[in-house]
Amino acid sequence: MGTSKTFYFNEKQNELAILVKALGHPARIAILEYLLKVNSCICGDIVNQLPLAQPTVSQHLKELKAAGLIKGDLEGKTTCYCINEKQLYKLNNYFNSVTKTLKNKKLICC
Amino acid sequence: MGTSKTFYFNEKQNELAILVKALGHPARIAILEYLLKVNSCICGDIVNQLPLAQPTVSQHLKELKAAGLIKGDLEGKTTCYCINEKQLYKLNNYFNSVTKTLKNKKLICC
DNA sequence: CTAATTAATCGTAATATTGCGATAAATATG
DNA sequence: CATATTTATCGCAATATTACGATTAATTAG
Repeated sequence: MGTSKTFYFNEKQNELAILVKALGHPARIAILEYLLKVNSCICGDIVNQLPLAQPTVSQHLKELKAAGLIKGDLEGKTTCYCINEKQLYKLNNYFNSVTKTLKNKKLICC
Repeated sequence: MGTSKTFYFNEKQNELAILVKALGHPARIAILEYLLKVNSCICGDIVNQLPLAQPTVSQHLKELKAAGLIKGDLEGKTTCYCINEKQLYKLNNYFNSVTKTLKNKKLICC
């Protein structure tokens, strides 16, 4: 196996899982935070910010892009990366609704 | 390989990645949502809510527990599960701060 | 005690992920 | 055009994940 049985879960759960999974690695969190720290797109210079080899960083960027968390466009010699705000708001909305539900329902046991 | 180079990233990034990764699977999101839907601990009855075999569900529960997202205590014949609110607030706080940063910084390009 | 119920663990197969060296592709510079 | 620069891709090895049948462990019911 090794393959998730996505067909058994609903669309929202699968979509969210893809989004969440894409951030489930310290390198990809570090990339997100770097893009967040700098006030613009980054054209090049991402590899040097991470303690990983260039092909590895490239792969992490690809995964973030596949999940829609970042955008990346070829810009001459370099590639221009930036955050895709929409997806991050989607994540934020989800956890907002989760915690809202938690606040409304006082747990009975535990 | 297959092992993340966690020692290269900071503590917060690693902790967050563990938390996020634990939710990066539709089955574990489904478990979270089920626990959220029911207004109490669930003693038993989680396996029947999921389209997966019992050992598989048990394994997912173990992972959620390891990440601290849920609590589980043996309660006689069954195991009693519930959400660990603290960790979900932690996740929520993170994405709140991310989107807050996004709002403050208007991206220049893209 | 015996049988039934429930959940955890073991073992294993299939697949995915992580990481990187080597290489390729694309553009910029001299 | 030749060379340098930058990023993507290929190919591979090591490890992790996912899933489940079989089994075990623990408790409950009869």
